[in-house]
Amino acid sequence: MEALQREVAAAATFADDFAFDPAAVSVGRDTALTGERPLVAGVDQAFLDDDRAVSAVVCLRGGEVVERAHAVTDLSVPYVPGLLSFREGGPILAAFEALDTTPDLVVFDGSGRIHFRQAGLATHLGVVLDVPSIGVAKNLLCGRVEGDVDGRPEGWRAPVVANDRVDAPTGTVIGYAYQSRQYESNPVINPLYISPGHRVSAETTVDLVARLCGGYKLPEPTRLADAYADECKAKV
DNA sequence: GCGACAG
DNA sequence: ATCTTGTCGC
Repeated sequence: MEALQREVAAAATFADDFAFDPAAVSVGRDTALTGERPLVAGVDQAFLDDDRAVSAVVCLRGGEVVERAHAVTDLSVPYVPGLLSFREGGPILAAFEALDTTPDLVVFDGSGRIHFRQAGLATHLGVVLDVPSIGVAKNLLCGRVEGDVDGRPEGWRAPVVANDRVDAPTGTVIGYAYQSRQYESNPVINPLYISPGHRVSAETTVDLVARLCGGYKLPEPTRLADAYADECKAKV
């Protein structure tokens, strides 16, 4: 599995390589750009038993839901840090097969380049589907954040650089810590750990996520996919 | 051996 | 990821 991940990393592109205009990405419904806005998909999973998962995909154009698809799949691999794509990859691909539209960008719940072998879930599936993708994680798998992470103001961002646990020259920027939401005081919200999946640079990845968070901590596509996954789970 | 560890 | 009610007010 590790060898395959190195191949995936070698096949991945951590630089911008997409046709849409990043500035046209948004979750608001108020502008007049509707037709030319890129189609952004959010993906998330919910677990039924101990060996079955429901994977959900929600496609958005601006703030409008264009399509939703899901799939219930048997799980054969346990969760092991660093090998998440082997556990959730099958279910996710099954959900994509049930999708009619073709997203311009896919947002995954988990790491992309912030991974021991630079081949996290977002990178692995981005390469397999050959679609621009980004990874949004709530926790840091590896690497080191430059600067203090606690209690940063909304909009704050800092590079996540490779350390000795990552197969990349020490200091390589593999992602960003991003404070998408923060209150004036009391509840301290943790930042998001964002990284390139495939065909998107680390810098653009953060800019895109910033455009996709409609006042919430998580990107809108992810929130909707999460809710849809729970909805499907309840119906089974 | 010790510590770290997405969902 | 998942088990779960009410409670508080950014």
